[in-house]
Amino acid sequence: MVLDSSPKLNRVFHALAHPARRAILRSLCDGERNLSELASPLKMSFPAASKHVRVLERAKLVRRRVVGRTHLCRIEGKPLVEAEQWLEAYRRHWERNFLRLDALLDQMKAEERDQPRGHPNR
Amino acid sequence: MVLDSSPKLNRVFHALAHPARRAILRSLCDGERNLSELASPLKMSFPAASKHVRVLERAKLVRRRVVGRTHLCRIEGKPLVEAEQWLEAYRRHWERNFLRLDALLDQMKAEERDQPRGHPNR
DNA sequence: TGTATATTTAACCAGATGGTTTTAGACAGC
DNA sequence: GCTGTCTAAAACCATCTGGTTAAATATACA
Repeated sequence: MVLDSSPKLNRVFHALAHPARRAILRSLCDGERNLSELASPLKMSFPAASKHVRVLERAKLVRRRVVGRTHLCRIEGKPLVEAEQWLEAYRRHWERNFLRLDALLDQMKAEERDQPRGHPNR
Repeated sequence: MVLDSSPKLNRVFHALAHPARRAILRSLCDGERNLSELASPLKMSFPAASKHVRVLERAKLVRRRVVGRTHLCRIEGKPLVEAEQWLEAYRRHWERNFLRLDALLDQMKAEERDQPRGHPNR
């Protein structure tokens, strides 16, 4: 199981937790965009949008390339894939243990049926 | 593409962004736990841990069942699966468009080779 | 050189977050 | 009924978040 206290995961999930940042990623799915292009559909001031891009950069979800006076951003897939894999591993672990729990419950019920009064704790 | 402004996603990703909350989910992977059991390994006060559980509840990642004076929590898989599917859809969209972009670049290079000076804008 | 454009930085603000300690409430068991 | 245990609620605090406006910086262009 992946280390839970990973600052990388903190930053990635935090970055994904804001709709404006997800919208920015959505734009970047269609290719490189500069900050103005990213900010214009966002119903907030330019500096606010710029801050959101920074959050995405800190999470390594976006990489910036300065060309003259424009800052071109592109999506960086790796952390997205890592987050997905973390979630998948998590779900698998959880499902596996819930299957085990179901099996245990079945077994306990069977034992209860065969030899009653054997009171199980937990 | 899933609606980006979904408050559900906001809550789920925000819940996943804190290591203590991921640790709580990790504990719950092994089955039901009460609040004391969840709080004890967390190196913080009980009320702090209790607040984290509430955040997980608001994100529907955890469901609580009150039995006498103990509150039993269990993991709720659906939002986790939904977040995973959102990430997967996202990645697919992004990969698909980057493939398109690659193809477009190849095409542009070919045209540039065949009829030079046809300067394409974006 | 002067002007317009793209972006950052600074200063500020309200509200959320994450933690604490203390107090209170509900229930189990003697 | 008393006592101990599990949990919630309140009050408080520092810091972070997400937004604003205004000023500064850097670059393109005429």
